[in-house]
Amino acid sequence: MGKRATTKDKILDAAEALFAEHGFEQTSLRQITADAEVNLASVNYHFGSKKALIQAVMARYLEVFMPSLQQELNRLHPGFSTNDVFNCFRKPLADMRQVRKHGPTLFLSLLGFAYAEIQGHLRRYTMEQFGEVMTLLLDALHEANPQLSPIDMFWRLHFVLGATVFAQVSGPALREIAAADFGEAVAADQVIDRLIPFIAGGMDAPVHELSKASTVEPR
Amino acid sequence: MGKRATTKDKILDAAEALFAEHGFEQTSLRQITADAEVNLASVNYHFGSKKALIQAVMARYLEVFMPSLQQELNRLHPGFSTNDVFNCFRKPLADMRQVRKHGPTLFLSLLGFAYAEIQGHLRRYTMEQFGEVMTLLLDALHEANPQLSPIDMFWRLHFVLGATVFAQVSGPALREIAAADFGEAVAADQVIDRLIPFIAGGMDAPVHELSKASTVEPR
DNA sequence: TTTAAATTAAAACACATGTTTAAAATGTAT
DNA sequence: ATACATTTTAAACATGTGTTTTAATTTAAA
Repeated sequence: MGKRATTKDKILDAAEALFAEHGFEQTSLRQITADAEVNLASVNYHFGSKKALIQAVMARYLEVFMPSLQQELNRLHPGFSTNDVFNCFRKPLADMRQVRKHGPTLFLSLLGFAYAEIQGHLRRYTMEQFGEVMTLLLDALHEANPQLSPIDMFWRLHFVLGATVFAQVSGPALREIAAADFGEAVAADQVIDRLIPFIAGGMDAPVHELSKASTVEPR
Repeated sequence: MGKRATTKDKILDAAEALFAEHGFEQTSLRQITADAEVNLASVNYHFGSKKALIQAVMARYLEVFMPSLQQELNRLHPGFSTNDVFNCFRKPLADMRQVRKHGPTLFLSLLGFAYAEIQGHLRRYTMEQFGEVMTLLLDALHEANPQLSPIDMFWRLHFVLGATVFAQVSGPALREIAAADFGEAVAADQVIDRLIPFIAGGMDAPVHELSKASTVEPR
């Protein structure tokens, strides 16, 4: 089709960069079209609405990431640990670099905002997309941690999501602080290296006595 | 002063409930004044601006919570564990119930939004307020985990914050899902019971080989 | 009661947002 | 070259926001 950088792509590129840095709601169409050097109305012309643009930005990544993660999860060897499960995210995440130069960082930031934003439509959309993989993830984690009840697993998985999402959303700011305080430049990939042991450790932790189910389990 | 429910307090009460449910930016002054059954202009009359109202809402809790947490941290016995450190949050949090009936839940939600919102002024304000206690916390956690380098501690503490904040911000929605899927009503306090072992386990986890310092460590 | 201050009320202001409109420009077949 | 569809452009629209203004009202002091 286009010779070089069609309007639609210019919008997608500018939008994803701004979304990843400031979130979806905080980014206006006027900022996006200004950065993309296109007319304001072209967003509604090509995508229909801002909501649709947001979904289009997400879709570009999800279409690559989701099947890749699914494949990794299916490739797990029997007897795998919690750590092994979370390590399944490494390759799909690294592959994001092929979608875009700073793909891994951008994608995780987008994902963070997508999950954090209160907007129902995005929540529903991403949840639908993630529904399948979520089930796979839950099954794998339950197999690695058979001692955890479903409800415990439910909550811990959301704690994991929280730590992950948060680390990415406030990632740029945190990396700045870390670099200033410790004189150490920290790439986004290295944050993953620090995050995975943390969430695996949390997942493997013993459950609190008082939060155990009604079945009496002394000692 | 007032006989019963002064305008200023009606605004504060309505604002805190809406803020805790929808966040600061997503809540408009018109919603607040409608719920409080006061005139729109009274917010600016009594507080000066929306920013000032937000800070006033936060201050009501922080003034009680902060000294209480500080006291608990100072009361730690030598040889304390990571779990002990995080358990210092229990009493100050429970005390929030004296400020307001659903104080613990409201406060944690507010805190979550305060930390999550990108707005600089709130970030700065809360960080200033939390600066002292943060130092205390860092020192205590470092004493409980001497094997962690400062940079590792820095990141893990932020993962902890992420899991905590996230669990609270999306708390109401998650509790609904949990109740629907597991037929189990989950109070906010019980979420804390599930959260603390998780973050303690993550904090105590071994560090990833690749993220260790430049010292070569094969296998 | 009179007077002055504090508070409430209704309206308008200034600005930013996503969206739509209608005309101009461009591209593309016939 | 002509006719038609596609795309771009500039302007306006409709709505929601925090804030300010000005007058009415209530409260409290003299």
